[in-house]
Amino acid sequence: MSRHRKDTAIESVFQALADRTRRQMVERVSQSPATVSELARPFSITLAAAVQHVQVLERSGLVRTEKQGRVRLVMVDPAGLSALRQWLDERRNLWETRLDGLSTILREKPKR
Amino acid sequence: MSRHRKDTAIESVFQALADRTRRQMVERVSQSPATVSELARPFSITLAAAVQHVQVLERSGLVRTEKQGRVRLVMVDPAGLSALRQWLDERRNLWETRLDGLSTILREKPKR
DNA sequence: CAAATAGTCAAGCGAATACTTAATTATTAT
DNA sequence: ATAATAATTAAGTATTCGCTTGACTATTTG
Repeated sequence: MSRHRKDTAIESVFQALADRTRRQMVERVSQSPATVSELARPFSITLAAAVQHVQVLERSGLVRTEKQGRVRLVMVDPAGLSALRQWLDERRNLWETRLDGLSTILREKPKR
Repeated sequence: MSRHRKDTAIESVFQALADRTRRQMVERVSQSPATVSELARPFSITLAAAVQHVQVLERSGLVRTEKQGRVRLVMVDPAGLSALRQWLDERRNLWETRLDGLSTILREKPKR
């Protein structure tokens, strides 16, 4: 698993969630699968815009979709969310252990 | 704490981390505090650009900064990261419990 | 004090985003 | 078969974003 691919993966997750509308779509879909139209309704955006949001979410692995007839069902995909969780876990140790000794570091650091 | 303020807070965290350079800056600073110049060095960007990144990170609560003489020290701030963690935790239950019954839901859903 | 260093601010530029409208396709309902 | 519904695609537009350059303000340092 190359470092670069991983980076772009998590990048797409952050980018997807950086948008308020998409975040709310993820939340909506976390309750139960929804169609693209259903996802569009609460916001004052066109269906076309909603389709584009769903595509962004799908590429990032935050949702899966499945076409059933003329409708596309959108549902959460654990992949994107666990990627986010993993990223967070990997870094948590880092800064948590650091914070314990932070004041100490600050006292030593100013060597300029 | 109003719902809207919370939303914009997490929004700024996602937006901040959506950028590769800023993500790496957070990691660098997780090791130990660093000056703005030190943060700029590994990337081929100007100091001015680095300043802007630090400002974005600071507004999102991912880092704190402290001016010491002509130098500005940048260090991790637990706030932004725990905001992210909290957002994740709040949603995890939702989709995790959902996923157990997901195949069932899919079997029931197609009512069109 | 003069020169070098670290950072900051403002303006501007190109690329990426989030949107729209309009045209098109596929499916379901009458 | 016709009409309505759901989604998709393409193209264009306005805004936001990451970045640069250039001017300016501290602070060290020689």
